[in-house]
This record gives sequence, structure tokens and C-alpha cells, in this order.
Amino acid sequence: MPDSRLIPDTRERILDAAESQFMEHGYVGTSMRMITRAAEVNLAAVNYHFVSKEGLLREVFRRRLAWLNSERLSVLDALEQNANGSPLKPSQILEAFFGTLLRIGEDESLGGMTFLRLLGRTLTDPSEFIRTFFASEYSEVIERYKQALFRAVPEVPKVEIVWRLHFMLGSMSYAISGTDLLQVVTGFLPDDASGKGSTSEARILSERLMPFLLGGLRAPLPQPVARPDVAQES
Amino acid sequence: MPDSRLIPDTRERILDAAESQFMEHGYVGTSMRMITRAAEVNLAAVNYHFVSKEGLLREVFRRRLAWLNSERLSVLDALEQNANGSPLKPSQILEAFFGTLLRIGEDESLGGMTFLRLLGRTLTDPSEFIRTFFASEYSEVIERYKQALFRAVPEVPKVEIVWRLHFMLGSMSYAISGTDLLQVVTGFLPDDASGKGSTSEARILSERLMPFLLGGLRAPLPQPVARPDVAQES
DNA sequence: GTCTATAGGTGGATAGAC
DNA sequence: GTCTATCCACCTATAGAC
Repeated sequence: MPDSRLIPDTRERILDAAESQFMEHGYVGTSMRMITRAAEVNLAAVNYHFVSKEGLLREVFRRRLAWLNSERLSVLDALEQNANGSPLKPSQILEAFFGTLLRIGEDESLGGMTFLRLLGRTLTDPSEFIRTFFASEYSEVIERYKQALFRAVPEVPKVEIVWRLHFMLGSMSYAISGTDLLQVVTGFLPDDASGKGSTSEARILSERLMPFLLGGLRAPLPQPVARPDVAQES
Repeated sequence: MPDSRLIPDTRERILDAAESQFMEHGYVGTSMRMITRAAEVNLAAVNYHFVSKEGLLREVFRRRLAWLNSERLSVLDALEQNANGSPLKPSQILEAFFGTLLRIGEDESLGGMTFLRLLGRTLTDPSEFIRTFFASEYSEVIERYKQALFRAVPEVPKVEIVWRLHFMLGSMSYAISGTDLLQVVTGFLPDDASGKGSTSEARILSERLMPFLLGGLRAPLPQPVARPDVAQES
């Protein structure tokens, strides 16, 4: 990588444009031409720098996930060192995992809300290469946090924790995708997040999301009763 | 609609094939030719019956959402009649809303897991026409359930309930999309849901999801410290 | 590294015979 | 209602000059 920090690289311009176009139209819905037009670079430049469209998508994500992964790991490391062998609090773990992600939304240099939305949408993409790509990118971090949760919430069976981690990922994924079905439907808009994509959006979201996730994670177990459905709430 | 119930309609075959192809490859990632090949019908038949690819997608959803919407409304009606003016229990409302949806997964004639996955994936689709379509399809039902939740959980401010409804939709959407990032990553598979797409999958999912959602919905509020933005609405 | 030109293929949609 | 044949816009990727 030839060190040229002063001018916005062709390479970097392509990545920025691709990130934003993929976010807006999805991976298949975005053509190379849309990207090069937005980036104001030549069509052939994409293949020169990233070999293929798939290669481009991978690099769009790698650029951001590199930071996210290492940050998530080092925050967890710090927490565990501080705890000195005793289990962490669930809220600490969720904050480390989801809070770190949401901080991306507040920092344009980490990708901002554009990248968050793209991530949220891509996490449910059906195509094979995307899913295996994410699986390999995420495996180490997920494993570490899963283990931390096992220790932090011993009263909830491990199987159940995995399910709930799944559900939490879903809440977050949907929330950051900004699909806003509810807002479209109900006309509801949070008072201070009117400018869409504003950096404050991530902070507001975080304050709402974290208690919800925590409540879900530690919810009472379902009674393993017969199954006349209407499970009691405690 | 010429009444021919005995043989599987061309029209119906197209809808079935489209549902399954859209689920597997996404809307843009699916071509008309993939659909007609799977349905074993002629290419031109799609445009004859549904005018366009967009028209086809709309009809794929309308066919299933018609049942879902009316079922959700009538279940809620029944609950409210029974309650005789007093607020419903949150668990009843969630069961009516999410349980009804998940029952689709257990019944092939309602679309089964194929439709559930398609729905989960499409709910985060960026494209404009899909979002406005869903908004109009969902608005009445969402509004009714939102009001029911306001009454059922008076200790949580309305604004917060809307947020949490949002988060719950996300959990569910992601869960039914079957993306299974966790399973790919961790190799985890719930003991009794080995056959992917089995009808029992929906029941198992439901038993796990409902307590999680309930815990999130009624979670303690975040401290309204420092930040002067936590505007209450009545 | 950047560009033009183009190959080689697939997309949605339709005209018009049956 | 069903089919064949076809239009033409657009796609990704590359060859090869500069």
C-alpha cells in the first residue's frame, strides 16, 4: 500500500462510494457503474483495485470491522482484567459489545450511520458468500462474548443464552438498519433525532436499546410445562 | 378469477415458486427466469398474471398477509372483548402478535417457514417500493397493537414503548430470517430442531422468543440522568 | 494507475401467433 | 391463457493503449 495520505485515494473514494451505495440499494441492487459514478472514478479502477465486485464488498466491510473487532476484544480484555477473575456484570458485557458497535454511528471516520445501516441490512442477506464471510469475520469475537455471558448469567442455561444472544443481535441489526417501519407507519419520530443519519441518532438509540436487551437477556425462563400455551408471566 | 380448484393453478405455481426463490436469493437476486424455471411455467406467464416483477412480489406478500392481518386483528378483538374494558396482560398481546405470526411457520398452507424467512429478510430491504408497500399493509394492525400496549404497560412511557416495539420487531424479523449467524459461527444447534425448516422450528423459536421479548418490553427504564432530552409524552 | 472500448452474458418486458 | 422469439438496456469483467 503506497503511503499517500494527503489526497483522497482513488481506492478510498471507491470504498466510500460503495459503502453508501450498497447501504442504499443493497449489494445486488448496486452496480459497479453506480459506484464509479458516485466516486467519480473510472469503471475499470474497481477491478484494478479490488479484482471483483465481491472483493469490493469484502474490503468495504474489512475496513470497518477491523476496528470493531479489535475494539470489542480489547474492551472485553480490559473489563476482565479489572474484574480479577470474578464474572462481569451483564450490563458491562452488553455495553462492550453493542455500545462499541453503536459508537461507530457517532464517528464518521469509523463509517458513521452509513456503515451501521449497511451492516444491519447485510446481516440478513441471503447470499452464500456474504454469510460465510461474516461467519469468519465474527467468529472469534462472538465466541469470547458468549463465554463471558455464560459466566455473567449463570442462572440462565447456556442454550438459552445463545438463543438470546441471537435475539439481541436481531434487535440491534434491525434497529441500526434504520428500516423504520414503525416510523413510516405511525409517523412517530423521536423528538431530537429528526435529522436522519445524524450522529446523535446512535447515542439515542443506544440509551433505548441497552435496557431492552438487558431485560431480555435476564428474563425469567419459560415454564417447561405441558403447553397450554399462555405461559404465565411472573 | 375463474374458479378452478382442482389443478394447481399456473398463477398459484408462480406464487409458490416466487416465494421460495425470493426467500433464497432476495428480490433483486432472483430473476423471472429462475422463477418460471422452478414453477415450470412459461416466462411470459408472469407478466400476463402479475404485470411486472414488482407486481409479483406484492402479490406474494398479499396472499399471506391477508390471513395474518385479519387473524391478528380478530385475536386482539377477542382478547379485548374478554377483558371487558380492563387492560390486557402484556404477555397476551405479545402472544397475539408474535405468536400468530409464528404459527404461520407451523402451517405449510399459510406459507410455512419459507414465507417466514422471506418476510424476515424483506423487512430490512432498502428499496423504496417495498418499504411503502409494507407500511401500508401493516399500518392498521400496528396501530391497534400499539394502543393495546400503551394500556397494558402504563409504567413505561409511550415513547419508550414504541422504541421497544421496534426492537421486538427486529428480534423477530432477524430470528425468522434464519440467518443463523450464531449457528454458523458457533456450531450451535438447538437439540430438537435439527431438520432446517421443519415446522417444529417455529414452535421452538416461539417458546424462546416470547420470554425474551416480554423481558425487554418491561425492562426498567434508563436513568434520565444529565441529558435533558428524555421528553415524556403523556 | 488510469483510461477507452468492447466482449460476452443476463436482465425485464412485450409483440403477436396459436 | 399459453407460447416463441426477440428487443434492448444493462451487467461484470478484461484487453490493451497511454
